[in-house]
Amino acid sequence: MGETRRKLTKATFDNLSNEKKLMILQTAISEFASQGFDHTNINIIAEKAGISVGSIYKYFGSKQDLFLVTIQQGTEVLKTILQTIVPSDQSFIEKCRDLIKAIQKSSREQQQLIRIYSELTSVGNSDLVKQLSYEIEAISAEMYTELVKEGQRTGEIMKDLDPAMVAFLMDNLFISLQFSYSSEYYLQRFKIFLGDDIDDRDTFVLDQMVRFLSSALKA
Amino acid sequence: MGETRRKLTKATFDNLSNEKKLMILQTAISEFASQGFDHTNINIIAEKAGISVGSIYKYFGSKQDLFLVTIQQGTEVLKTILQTIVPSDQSFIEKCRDLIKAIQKSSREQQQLIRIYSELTSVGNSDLVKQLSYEIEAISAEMYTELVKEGQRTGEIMKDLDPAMVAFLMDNLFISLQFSYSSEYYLQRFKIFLGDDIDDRDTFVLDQMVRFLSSALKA
Amino acid sequence: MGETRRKLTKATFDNLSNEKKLMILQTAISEFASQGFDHTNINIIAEKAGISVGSIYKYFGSKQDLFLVTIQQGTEVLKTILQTIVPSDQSFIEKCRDLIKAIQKSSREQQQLIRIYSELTSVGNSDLVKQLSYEIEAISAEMYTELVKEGQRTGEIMKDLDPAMVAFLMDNLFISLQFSYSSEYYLQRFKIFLGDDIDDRDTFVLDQMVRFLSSALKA
Amino acid sequence: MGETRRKLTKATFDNLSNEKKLMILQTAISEFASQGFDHTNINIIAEKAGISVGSIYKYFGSKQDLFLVTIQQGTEVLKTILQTIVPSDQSFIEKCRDLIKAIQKSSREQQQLIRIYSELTSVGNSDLVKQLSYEIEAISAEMYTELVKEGQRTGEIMKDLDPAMVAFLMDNLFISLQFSYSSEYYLQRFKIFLGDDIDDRDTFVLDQMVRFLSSALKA
DNA sequence: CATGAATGAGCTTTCATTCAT
DNA sequence: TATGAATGAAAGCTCATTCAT
Repeated sequence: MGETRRKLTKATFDNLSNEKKLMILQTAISEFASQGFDHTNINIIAEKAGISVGSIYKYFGSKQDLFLVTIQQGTEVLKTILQTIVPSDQSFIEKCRDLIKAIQKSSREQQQLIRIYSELTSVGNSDLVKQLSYEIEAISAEMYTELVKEGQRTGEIMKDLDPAMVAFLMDNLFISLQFSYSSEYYLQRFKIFLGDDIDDRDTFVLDQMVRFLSSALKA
Repeated sequence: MGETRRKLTKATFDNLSNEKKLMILQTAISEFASQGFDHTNINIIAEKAGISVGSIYKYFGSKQDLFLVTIQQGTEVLKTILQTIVPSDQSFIEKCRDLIKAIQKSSREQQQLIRIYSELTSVGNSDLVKQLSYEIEAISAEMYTELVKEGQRTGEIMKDLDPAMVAFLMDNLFISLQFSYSSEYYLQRFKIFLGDDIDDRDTFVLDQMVRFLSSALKA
Repeated sequence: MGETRRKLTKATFDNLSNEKKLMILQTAISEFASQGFDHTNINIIAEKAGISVGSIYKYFGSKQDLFLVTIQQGTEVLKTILQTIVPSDQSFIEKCRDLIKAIQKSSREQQQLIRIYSELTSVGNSDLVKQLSYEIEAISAEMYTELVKEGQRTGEIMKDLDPAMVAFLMDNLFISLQFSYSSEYYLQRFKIFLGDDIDDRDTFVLDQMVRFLSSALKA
Repeated sequence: MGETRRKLTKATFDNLSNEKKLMILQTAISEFASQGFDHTNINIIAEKAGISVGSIYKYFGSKQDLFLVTIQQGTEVLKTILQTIVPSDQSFIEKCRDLIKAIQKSSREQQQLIRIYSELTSVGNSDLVKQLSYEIEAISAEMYTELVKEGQRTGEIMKDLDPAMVAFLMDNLFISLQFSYSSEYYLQRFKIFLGDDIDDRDTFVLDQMVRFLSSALKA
């Protein structure tokens, strides 16, 4: 809240054409997502992005900084989704349905961004990482909690459940789902529980989750 | 059932005194958990465990093998917990309560094992990793699904929910909780949702989760 | 003819100053020749050549690649000698005399290159090694065979000897001589047969070999 | 001659049963021949020979000593062949024919021993190696030189050729042939000169070599 | 500003040899 | 005498980062 944070990109990067900025970030995302943080090679990112290593270090302070910038991209996507769905004037349970649908869609489309997100832990425990993760999680925390409170006001959700706790459990379910759609490991796990044909069972998963949530929370 | 798997430890390791075996595994677990797979240095494990590098390679085929052995340790712990709680003759919701309690307890005690577990994804996609992860997940998948089916038979759980799907959602909640108690990152996230004083709020978390589950599933 | 082969040097090496290129190759040749392939240490080559290990790997793909480049150097020397002598318009036997002289001279001057050549066999049986050795031997095979055929046309050489076989036997004699001048082991063997004072008996060796060949082949 | 030499085998080895001795030497020969000196692993020799590493070091002073013993084995084989053929009462050229035949036969049968022989150079330049190589070469040097002298006495060989030099050239041809039949590299070279179907052209090679030699030396 | 060559610390794995049992 | 577990030095190769051009 109000803390300032070392800028992750240098001025030189901000001045770049959007096209170039995008090219660099896309390449970085793709590499970090497919190789993981440790196995990603800055020299290769430079090469694939069509710029020099020297330039990378003119634009970003370090490999870690570049990585953190790609994470920020992910946050933007997430924020956009939430801001579209949450403030609408549907019922709580309708919003849940839309959120799950959005996760199913975006997880597949933005697989790489989500994979990167799960790389966050391997980057070590710098304050910067903490700060960044704070921002990422704070968005969902706030919005979901607000959503639940509203649901309690409108009588859709039991009043004896703690709104923050419900928000937390909801987010746990959503994040797990997200991973299941984008990480190799979690996909495998998904299949172990539910069988090999999940790809064409989006509707089944959606319905079951909505039913589960609706039953769990209904006043 | 009958799947064979390359042995991860060589005979020379099996012949070691339990004391020595434990020393080596503890050291390895501790290093892998704190540094992650890539940043763990075999030479340092050897040094800290008081043996030579050469010996490590007499005991385990490779760094990855040693890592996988530490994972197996984690599986054993998990299996033990599940096998204690699931077959008991309590009600479904009582079993859930016990499971959550066990997670709260073991997550704190075995923090490192759980951190290692979340390293599994970064080790790449060797068939071995897949095989191993299969075994890890298959235990929970089977037991939870069975638990739900039984709950449906006894009338504790709604019959129109898919047992496998419920098991999956339960496991998602449990795993997320586990991470929250053992990973720096997830602990931070936990606090963002619920505030800084969770450590002394185990009972609150337990109650809320049980209430959430019980409400979600009640027939 | 049109066979392509993986380039052994990277562009970064080709761009180096001749002075630097030479320095690196000389160092490598010297190390490989004196230590053999397996006992040659890339770190030491780098140090002696006054560059970093990293650079070696920017210039050459691997230790083996660097080794093969040094072999190619040897081939060039050989090719140059053959191309100077074989196409001349002397008699067959005069050419033999010149070849032997050239071997006596170059073997002493290029001792290291020849020692490296005899290391070829120990590098294992990669296709690359096979390909490279093919090129090395093919030069002599072709030129000598052609030389013999010409000698048969001009009536200098018996027509009932197979030209390829004669070329092979000649090359055997030449190679053996070459080794005798450059390898410690073969020098010792030379002395066992002919006594310790060979160094000042070049003319004797030359005369005897020419006489042997001329008698063996004369029509 | 009369120099004593550090014994390569310890008394403990000499006391072993012939069966066991043979087993160990065969294994060592096979490994050294297929892997080369540097890539041969003493621990693997022990394992394949069915004894312990500790024992190997009770029998032989070092890896190098064991290697040198295997070389001695090769010398024995060679000595036996020479002693069968040279003292016979055939003509010089008949003996040459028999020698070449013997090389063709033994090279194929004793491939491994001959491959080991060409590993001698990589073992470094200890006095021991020199001494050993001396013994190996001295046998051929003496016998061939004597053979030539006798040929000159009987009038089969030109008197103006130096007997030691002729012996040397003959040995060069024989050794080259030997390599061609047993080393991958030299076999390839052989084929480059003479085409792919050498295996069934033993008679051709034999005839051509005899003709070459007989013509080269005839009085 | 951009470039990309240069750096060198760092890490996994091997294997000849020893020595306690 | 036989064993085989233990040792630890040694080496090929990678890659984040720098800096001269």
